[in-house]
Amino acid sequence: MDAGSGNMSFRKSVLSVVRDIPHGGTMSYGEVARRAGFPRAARAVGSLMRKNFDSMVPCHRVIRSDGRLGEYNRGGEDVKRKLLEKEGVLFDDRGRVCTA
DNA sequence: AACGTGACTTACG
DNA sequence: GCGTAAGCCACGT
Repeated sequence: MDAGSGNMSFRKSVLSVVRDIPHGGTMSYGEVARRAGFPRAARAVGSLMRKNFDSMVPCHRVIRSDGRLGEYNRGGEDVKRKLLEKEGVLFDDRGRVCTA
């Protein structure tokens, strides 16, 4: 897998993982980092997403580990939530992604 | 090469 | 459940 991060740079590996998140699915920054081969780089993943403006990368599907959405450089949490709802992602009463 | 920064995470009170 | 603190990491200066 290209996400094996063996020789893959952090950036490429992470983008690849995020790009592979299925429609209607979500993944926490930590999960993305782990899957990319950098289990402790959740924070760096966020920094990378912040700089990434590639529409091929569904960064709106990357959320916080506690179920909150986190930020979004294309309109903030509101837009982010809207996009996810549109993709069929379920939310609980507190506006967090339903993980159950 | 050192420092500051930030779309994070976990632990503690 | 919430606020604060500390840990962790890659990146631009």
